[in-house]
Amino acid sequence: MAKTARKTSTGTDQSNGQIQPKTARGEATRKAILSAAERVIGERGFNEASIGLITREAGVAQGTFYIYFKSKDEVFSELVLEMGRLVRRALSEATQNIENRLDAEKAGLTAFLEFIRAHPDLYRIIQEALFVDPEAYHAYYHTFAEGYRNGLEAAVKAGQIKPGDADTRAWALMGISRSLGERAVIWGDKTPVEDVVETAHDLIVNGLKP
Amino acid sequence: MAKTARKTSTGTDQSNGQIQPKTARGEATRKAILSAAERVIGERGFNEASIGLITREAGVAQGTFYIYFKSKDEVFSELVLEMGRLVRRALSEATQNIENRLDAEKAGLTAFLEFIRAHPDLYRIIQEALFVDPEAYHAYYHTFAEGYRNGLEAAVKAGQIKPGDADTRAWALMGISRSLGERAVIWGDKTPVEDVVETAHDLIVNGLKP
Amino acid sequence: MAKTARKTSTGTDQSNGQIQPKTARGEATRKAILSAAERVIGERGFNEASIGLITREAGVAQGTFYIYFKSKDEVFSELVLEMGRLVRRALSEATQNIENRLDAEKAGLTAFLEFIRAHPDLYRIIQEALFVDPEAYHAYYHTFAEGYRNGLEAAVKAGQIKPGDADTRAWALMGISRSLGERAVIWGDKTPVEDVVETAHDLIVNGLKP
Amino acid sequence: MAKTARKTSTGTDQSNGQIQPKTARGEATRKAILSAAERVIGERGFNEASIGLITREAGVAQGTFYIYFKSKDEVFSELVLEMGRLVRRALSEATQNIENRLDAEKAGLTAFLEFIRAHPDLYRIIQEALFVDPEAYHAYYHTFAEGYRNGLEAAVKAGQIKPGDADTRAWALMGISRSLGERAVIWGDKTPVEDVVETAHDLIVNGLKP
DNA sequence: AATGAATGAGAGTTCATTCAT
DNA sequence: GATGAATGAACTCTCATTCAT
Repeated sequence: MAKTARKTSTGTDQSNGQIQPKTARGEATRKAILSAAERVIGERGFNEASIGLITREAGVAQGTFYIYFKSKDEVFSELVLEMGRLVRRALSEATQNIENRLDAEKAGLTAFLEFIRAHPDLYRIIQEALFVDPEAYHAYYHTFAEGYRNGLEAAVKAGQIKPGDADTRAWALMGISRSLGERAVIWGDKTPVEDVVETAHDLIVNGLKP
Repeated sequence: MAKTARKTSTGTDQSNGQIQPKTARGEATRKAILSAAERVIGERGFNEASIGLITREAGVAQGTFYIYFKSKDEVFSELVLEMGRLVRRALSEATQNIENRLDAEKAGLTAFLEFIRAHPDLYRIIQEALFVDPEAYHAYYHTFAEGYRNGLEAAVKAGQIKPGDADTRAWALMGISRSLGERAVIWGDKTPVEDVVETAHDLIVNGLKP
Repeated sequence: MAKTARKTSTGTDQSNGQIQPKTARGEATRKAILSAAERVIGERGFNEASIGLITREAGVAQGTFYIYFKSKDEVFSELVLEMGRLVRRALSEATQNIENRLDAEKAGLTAFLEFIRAHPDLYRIIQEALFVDPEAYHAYYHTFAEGYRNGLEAAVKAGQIKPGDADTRAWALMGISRSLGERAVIWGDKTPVEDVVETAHDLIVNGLKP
Repeated sequence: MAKTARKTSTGTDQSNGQIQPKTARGEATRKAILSAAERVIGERGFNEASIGLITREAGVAQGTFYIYFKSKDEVFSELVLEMGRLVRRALSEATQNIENRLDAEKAGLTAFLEFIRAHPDLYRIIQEALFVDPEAYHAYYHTFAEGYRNGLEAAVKAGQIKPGDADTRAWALMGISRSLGERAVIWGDKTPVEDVVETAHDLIVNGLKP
């Protein structure tokens, strides 16, 4: 499963190996399957989610699946990619125009937690990608880690935060986001995002010391 | 049309659900299978790890597996449980006799990262538990979250750290540990534990502010 | 650790629990499997009749079996049901329009023995149902016992036969039929049905007394 | 499975292929296993009755089974043989000294029904023998059919019953017994044996005609 | 005599994928 | 484009039987 391609438009780009519908009807069918896959795989996990279950959920016949996707693995990859695109968009929308890194950190955490709570299925899919499609998993986190690190390094240079290993900090901060996201999605925690962010941001900015 | 499966195994099914060997030889075989399962499942993931692969790795016949474990799911559960026991032991050994919470935090993080690097298979197994055995996954993290929260609350009372929502902090701190552990295990990061802890602990204690 | 098996089959699971083909081809395949199952199970018994043997006999792949039947048990049930339907039809066709009970008894016995000789496999399947699908076995005999008893009670009222416990008589008469049927099917007895019926009917009507 | 041997004494006869215990302890173990097998197989049927279940019921280890029986089939055969011996003994004890065939018929039916109600497991085992050990099944019924036929032929000669095909009558009468026995064992009918015999015997002697 | 661990063939069942219509 | 029947490899699990102790 080697997939780094990224769709930019609704796309007629065949080079990425995807099968593109040629009619509006086909387009709709493809979307129905993808969305059904997200729900079914998100809920039951990759292995319990059979093609039959997905197509039944999508309201099409089993064979139809293979008109739009080369394999079960492929839909999964595509979902991981989609998650990446969506999260990145949400984050960049939330943080653009914010100059200060620590403020951006707060806005980003808020946006991330809100996104995650709105898309629990996608969260689970990303987690499972570690086992189903490690490459996609790596690509997903690599992108974030990179962005984080660059942001932190710039902030140090700008004197917005104190100096320190950007890489380790990037992973630590990603860990905080993931963990708080998981608490909500997997554990059903209902604490308002605002309160969670309040506490977490205070930790990130000031630490625990009295 | 009743066809209720039943165990014929020679071992005894004890109240905890495990099948206990009655001889030293049996004990050894059981251990061999469990350890083979850890390696095989850790490397290939639950679904790619067939019973045949596990027993071949253990050097026994396929049927032997079912003398000691009721099902494939069961070995998995047991591995999750084992991981929990081992991590808890490592952490409590590392932090006992440390009065100050922030110092304990540092020692705990160090111990955790060292443990994780020494047992990459177990780390992956825990992560996969979310999909294979959600209950065990919950139990595992619940235990840690509880411990963390209690520790933090006590530390606040003792004036060792500033006040703040213990639950959210507990999840945030767990997230840091997990994420830094994953960076090493999944991503092959070789930064010395000492350095990682240095940076992370500074973040935890003082935050990022300049 | 939930792992609930689910059907992915293309067929539709209707309210009666059967999986219905949607095309003529599917219909034909289903029939081929059912008929192969009748032969194979009838000859070798339920346990020696593997799915592989049945599908080989039917000329389809093993997986095809599960498109039309949920399990091995299910085909068996269906065969028992079919046997019930066929026997009932044969009997009612043979006895309709016969007013007198004793005459109907004779016609029924004749029809039953002829049916059994023509369908030895189904006879064996019914017998084995006691062990494989007790419920179906009960249902099968219950239906006959009921019909018999009602017939006998009516005959007593009509003065066609002498009074006596209808239930016990029903079972006794069913026993005679079964036993004479078995003699032919299991024991290879070739006595002409006519002669057998002659003797048996004389016993039923007049008894053994000189 | 070719088994016609019959034990006459507690037996040291090795020629029949059975494994004979040499000590009192061994004798007891063997009996325990045989009796456990009767219960387990009688209740669950041959195929659901695993060796493990039988030895657990008998309170011995699995390997012990093969000290006394060559195979699972062998215990089964032995149970069928035992059933034959016991039924024959019960019948001959009940009918010896009875000169008149019709009276003997009544006494025999009574004895048979009482025996069957006392040994439901054995009844089921005989029925299952048709599928598990057809030879033993044949031997069992052949013996009875022979005896019956001879008895009936003699009775005809003696003028105790009217002339008629002895073979067909033998099977018809056996069918009545079996069926009434099954009504009690399989269907839980509680009608007193006396009443059942009353009705059945009247049918056998006088028939149904008014 | 008894134990119980070990074997391995074989069973039922599932499911991703292909293909004729 | 869509259908749904068909495939067959692969998997988990069971169990009669053997064997070392």
